[in-house]
Amino acid sequence: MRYWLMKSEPADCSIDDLAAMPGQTVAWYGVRNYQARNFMRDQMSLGDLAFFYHSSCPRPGIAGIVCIASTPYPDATQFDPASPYFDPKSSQDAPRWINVDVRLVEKTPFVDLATLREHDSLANMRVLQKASRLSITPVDPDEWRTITTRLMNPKS
DNA sequence: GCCAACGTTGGC
DNA sequence: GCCAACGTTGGC
Repeated sequence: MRYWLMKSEPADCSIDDLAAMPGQTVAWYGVRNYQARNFMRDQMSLGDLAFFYHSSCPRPGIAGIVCIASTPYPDATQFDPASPYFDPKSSQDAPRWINVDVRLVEKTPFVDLATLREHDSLANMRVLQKASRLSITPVDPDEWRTITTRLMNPKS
């Protein structure tokens, strides 16, 4: 059981968009980075939990918690010439890109980037590093605990 | 819109 | 296999 942080542009798919999906589940398509792909392919397990992070938007931050709801399978968009994620070098026989399904667990109190930065114990988080572009990153269990118990608790 | 970081591409 | 050029990400 591992913890993750997964970035999504809310203009593309926000936490509310996810909540409105059938089964509150969505395929995490469009990953075109080998490191992020390998996390999905090699290290994610069914039931792993992930922070759903809004990136490239006026207020970046963690908007909710999702769980990994499928094993990896080929990303359909790589075969679709009409998709921005089309990859002409990929083939049905040897798909280059895969995705997992992700299901909403809960929409949480929003934890913005500035708040994450205020906590020394989170300083090593990948998403806080300068120009961190990786769209899927592992989250340390201690970091997970700090965020869920201290930053998402409305009473704290 | 700027710009730093960094992954990818392609010529050699 | 090196490395310069290029493209993309993403916070500000």
